[in-house]
Amino acid sequence: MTVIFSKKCEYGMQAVLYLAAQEKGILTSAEEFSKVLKIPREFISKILQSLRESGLIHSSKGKSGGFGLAKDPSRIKLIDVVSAIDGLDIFNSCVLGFPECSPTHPCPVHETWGTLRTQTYNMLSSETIDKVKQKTLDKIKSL
Amino acid sequence: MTVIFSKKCEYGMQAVLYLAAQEKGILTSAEEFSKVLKIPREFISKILQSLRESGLIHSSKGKSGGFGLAKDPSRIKLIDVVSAIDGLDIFNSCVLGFPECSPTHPCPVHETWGTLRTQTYNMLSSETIDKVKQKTLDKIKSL
DNA sequence: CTTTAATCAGATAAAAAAATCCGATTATGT
DNA sequence: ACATAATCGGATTTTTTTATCTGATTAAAG
Repeated sequence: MTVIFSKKCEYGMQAVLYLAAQEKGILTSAEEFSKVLKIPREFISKILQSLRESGLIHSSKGKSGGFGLAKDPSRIKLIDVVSAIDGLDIFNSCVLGFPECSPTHPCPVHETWGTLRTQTYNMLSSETIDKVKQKTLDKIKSL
Repeated sequence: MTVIFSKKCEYGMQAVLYLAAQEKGILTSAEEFSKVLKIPREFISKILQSLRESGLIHSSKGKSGGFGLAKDPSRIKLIDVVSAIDGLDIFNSCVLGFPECSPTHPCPVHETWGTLRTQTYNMLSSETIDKVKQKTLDKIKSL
């Protein structure tokens, strides 16, 4: 199998995008994420907890509790979620799996892959989650 | 954790590149792959077996047996190895993990990711393993 | 012909990732 | 006050991936 991001990370990105598409101020329960995004309830719970620990979202306990963004959606990027969950190693490791792939000891595709990797990083860093709000809403509607 | 290709696939690509860097006609034993590329012996064995089943390499049993490329290195590309081991699903699935991410129901980053994905595919499809032979030799020397 | 060094095939084990369970805590609404 | 509905924290289970073990087969070399 081939993976880009772990399931945790994929679900985490979906959840953060979902929050950005909600009305500001209201809280979303783990149950709602689970139902709408079709993610196992207990699994998304754990992911939301870890996103809270990284400071991307906040939560409140008790009845009518739930989760909300910890900062303005114009200041949250997908790369923040990746960084919080999977880490940024992917942007530093060799696509062929060679250890210590570097400019001085490059693998056969070091340069070309480096370019693609940078573009991917930029893509995840450029678009803030509020910029894609409309697209997120459209996608949610189709689920 | 974040992964692009599975370990199997990474090791498989390394092995095929290694074969392309050897003198034509000679066979390479699983033991040699293991020592030079620092891959567990039994693990690379299994990978080589599966690459043989997919027709990318051939093998001969018995003393002084081993593995060699099944076709000319000018006709083998990295994408062939990816296709044989991990499959090509990655080039068709959503980077955010949404099911059925398509032009009619795109995820928030569908277009930009699509571009990057295509470029990655092209990179793996363009360079044949003989074209990067010198780079492979250099890399092997540094291991 | 026998020893040796290799692949082959299938089962098994270990580690990591994904998912679940359970009981505790917390806050809201009745 | 009490019942309810939510998060929290830790342990556990399941599944997938990675790695290993074992014995059989094959062929070259002495």
